[in-house]
Amino acid sequence: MGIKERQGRDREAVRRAILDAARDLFVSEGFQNVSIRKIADRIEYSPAALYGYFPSKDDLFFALAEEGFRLLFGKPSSVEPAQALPPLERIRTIFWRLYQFSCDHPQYFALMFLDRSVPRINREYERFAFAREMRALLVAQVQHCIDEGVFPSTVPPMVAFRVLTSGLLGVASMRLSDRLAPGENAGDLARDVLDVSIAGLQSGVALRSTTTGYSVDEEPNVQAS
Amino acid sequence: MGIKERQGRDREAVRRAILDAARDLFVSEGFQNVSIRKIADRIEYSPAALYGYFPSKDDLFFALAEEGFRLLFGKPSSVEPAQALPPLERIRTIFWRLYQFSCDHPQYFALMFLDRSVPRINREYERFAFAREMRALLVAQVQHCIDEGVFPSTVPPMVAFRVLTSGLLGVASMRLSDRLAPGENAGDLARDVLDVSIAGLQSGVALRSTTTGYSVDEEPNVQAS
DNA sequence: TAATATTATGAACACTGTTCAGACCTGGAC
DNA sequence: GTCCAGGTCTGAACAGTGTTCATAATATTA
Repeated sequence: MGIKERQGRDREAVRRAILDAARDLFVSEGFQNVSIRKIADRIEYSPAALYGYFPSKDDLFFALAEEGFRLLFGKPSSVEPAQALPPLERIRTIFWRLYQFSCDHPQYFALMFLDRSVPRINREYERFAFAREMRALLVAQVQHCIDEGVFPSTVPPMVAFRVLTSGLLGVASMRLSDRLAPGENAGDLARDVLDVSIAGLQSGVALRSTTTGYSVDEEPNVQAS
Repeated sequence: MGIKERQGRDREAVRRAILDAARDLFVSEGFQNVSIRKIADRIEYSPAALYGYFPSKDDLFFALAEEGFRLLFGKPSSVEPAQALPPLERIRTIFWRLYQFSCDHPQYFALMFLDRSVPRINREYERFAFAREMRALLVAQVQHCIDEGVFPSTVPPMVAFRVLTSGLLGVASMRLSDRLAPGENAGDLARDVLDVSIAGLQSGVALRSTTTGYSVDEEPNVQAS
């Protein structure tokens, strides 16, 4: 009685084919230039067929964003290899990977962190399992730095995470939207932003952000532990 | 023989009407939802008429971005009022205005600094007189901080400018794309990013960015003066 | 008044995301 | 084998998009 199973597999195969075609187009031509018709053409289905698998284009790209998070934090994880390093080098490496990711997979990066044109990603960002996991992972690394005395204990890990992320996000955004002058090296700038942020966090400057409301499921916030 | 002049004025008036209608729609409904037809409807012209004034939608939004820079740096300038403050407070205020602008005029901000979907803005960003002027203005303020000894003289002003901008751009981007968890205060975060960046720059951490290629017309770069 | 620029228009083209009635095929029941 | 139900796929259509172009209307010049 494996018929239902086979049907299920068939369905999943088509779903994957759609996602693969969408990814190819989206990586090579950019998010804006992927149309349902182009995807359908590529897998030799009619455009309407896709709506049997994804309720809308929005949901298709939501699924693609999930794939992006898998790419960044799946196995082989882009965090794991850093586990052997000392705490500070570890977070430097991990956050640097974030910038690298924006270079290696600009379309994915934009979809996951920058783009404002996929409503569902914005709306349900918090329900994004991978986004939450990623945050928990990085916040835990910052916490480790605090435990080891590399960062002052007055720094809420969530805030440090946000500060580090903001800077790199800004650099990546400028690079991807060509807002840097010719001759400016985005990579060098990213490193500087990272180093300056780390130095700033270590300096013990007073922070305004409270951690109230920051609920990172697996990583309950210990303010000024 | 003021006919040519009147014709020119008439033309300019229609051009303005188009830009005004575009701005209204774009501020209230967002960049993506402004169509040539909606603009044309609003000024009671046919859609095709707009092409006598702007070669393409791209150019229309390019003009709108220019308007955004005027809004941010025109008179009354968002920089001027800070001239009385001590150097550090001055740059804190000026850069804070940048974040404020992203709250007060999110659509303009996105168009000017974030969006990747108006090719001409990306392509010609360097030819953007206002973008260059803004950069020169802010870089000059950083230079002043260096001259006054608030920042180490090893900090190239252009790099400090980029570091400060990156962080705030990142926060604004996260806020505008709803990437912050409920309960996180973007304003507090922006202040923290600013303070951390400033503290980091003051700490004398080694920077990687060279200033080669940074040509800010009115503000020639003095590396490690 | 007649010729000439300038400007605005309607219609069309080639796209876009999405919906829906109908065709098609498969699986299970009799 | 026959019949029906379920799911899947399709073609056609709808309403929208940016853009182009021949044509019409208007205003300026001669």
